[in-house]
Amino acid sequence: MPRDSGSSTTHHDERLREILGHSARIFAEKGFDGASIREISRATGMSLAGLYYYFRTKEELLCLIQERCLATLLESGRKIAASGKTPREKVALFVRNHLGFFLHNMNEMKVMSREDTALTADYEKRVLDLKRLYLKVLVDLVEELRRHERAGKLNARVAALSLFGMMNWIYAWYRPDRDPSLGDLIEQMLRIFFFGVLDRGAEDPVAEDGLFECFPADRGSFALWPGSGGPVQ
Amino acid sequence: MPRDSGSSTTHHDERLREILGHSARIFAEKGFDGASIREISRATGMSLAGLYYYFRTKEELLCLIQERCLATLLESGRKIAASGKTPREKVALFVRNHLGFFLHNMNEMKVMSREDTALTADYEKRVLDLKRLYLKVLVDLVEELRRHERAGKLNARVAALSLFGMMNWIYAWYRPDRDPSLGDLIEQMLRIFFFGVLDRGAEDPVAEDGLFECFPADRGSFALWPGSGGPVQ
DNA sequence: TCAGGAATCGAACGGACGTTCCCATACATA
DNA sequence: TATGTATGGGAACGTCCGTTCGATTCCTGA
Repeated sequence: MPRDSGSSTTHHDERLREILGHSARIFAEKGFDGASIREISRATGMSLAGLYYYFRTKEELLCLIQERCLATLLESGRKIAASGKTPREKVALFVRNHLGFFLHNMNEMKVMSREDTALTADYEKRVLDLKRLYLKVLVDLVEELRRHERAGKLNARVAALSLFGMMNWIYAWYRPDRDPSLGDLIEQMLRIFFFGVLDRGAEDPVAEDGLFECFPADRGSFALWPGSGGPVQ
Repeated sequence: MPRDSGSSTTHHDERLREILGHSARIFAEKGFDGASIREISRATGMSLAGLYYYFRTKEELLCLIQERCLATLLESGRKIAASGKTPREKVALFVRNHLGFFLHNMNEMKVMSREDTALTADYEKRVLDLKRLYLKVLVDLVEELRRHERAGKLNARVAALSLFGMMNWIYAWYRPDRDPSLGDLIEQMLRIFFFGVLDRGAEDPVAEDGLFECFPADRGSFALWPGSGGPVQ
């Protein structure tokens, strides 16, 4: 059979996606080191040896989860940066995209936020490079914003990383039943980042528009992401 | 010998503090599950069995590290809340205190930020209660700020947790050799939280004063903390 | 000087872990 | 129907882990 022929690759890819989804959930619950392959085996209904047909080591499994998240985020972030909008709108879109993705892929993003030292050597480098590129997109956007709006002395790196801190910390506290809806949460964080908590509402909030639709009524896919809200593609 | 008599207790406490310091560093490097008691044994120069004279289980060791941090932070946070200052000043002091403590006890605070699910049962409850109390101090301060400054519609819980996110994320990126000094970093985060990145410098920054001195020239103790900048007391 | 608790140690136990070996099946193609 | 590749499993290997046991040394108070 020709390598990479249609149906076989599809089956393989789909199975791998299942495995990555279960793994992300278990890594999120117990941490990378605390989770065991045997647990993933139980969750997926596959044998230990069967799992190892889809990845070489536990570390590669973690790397795959992180890489797929970051690739998706990087691609959508770059699309936003390349759009013809104002800097303020672009930063707002970046935040909406990152947070929307985060909250729809909480397990994977929790793993990404927490397990930042679990990878070594080549795996570490691959993920780190993607992280650096993704960070650079936001830093450049903030720098652009600073020039465009003549905002005061502002270290774009510190501002961007503070914003990432706000957003990536969410996994540690967000509970849908007691906290504001996903959309409200995003807009509140945007407001804090742009105007601070002492804002008295003098400025207009940053308008949302339809181009990068955030949360369609059917709670389906986010316009910038492939797939349909399941585990990361 | 009478229990708890002076020199013996001192020796015991000091030894425990050493162990906690090494443990925090190793937990911060490898994560709680990734670190082994044998590694702590190597770092401290003590035998495995010798270590277990100072704690009952590895989990208790983690609990001790976290409890001591939180107890110190909670106490200083409450002192700030009870001071007669304006809400804005109190929030600024809280941030300076938290960040200053964080950056002077990076290992312990990294462990606290990351290992939020490693504890179970009683240990979990003890730490969680302290965390809730500490969070409540900041939420109340933000709520007070909102009333006092008539800031717009603001969810104090979301604002407080966004602020914690900014601050607690630092361990993931701060490198003293490339990033702003500790003092500058704190003031930038304060500015973002109060006025946002679009601030054009119209408002005065929140004045620092000497009562809760942050970073004395000798880099010695932080006024609100006991001890002298070593591992958490 | 000596009793007795405080502090520490070497060695081991039982278990869980990541990974691998070798074999069985499914299935598309010739 | 034959056959090779993709896909999966049972059982084990060697290692490292947290923890404990029994014994020893240290040190202080009487």
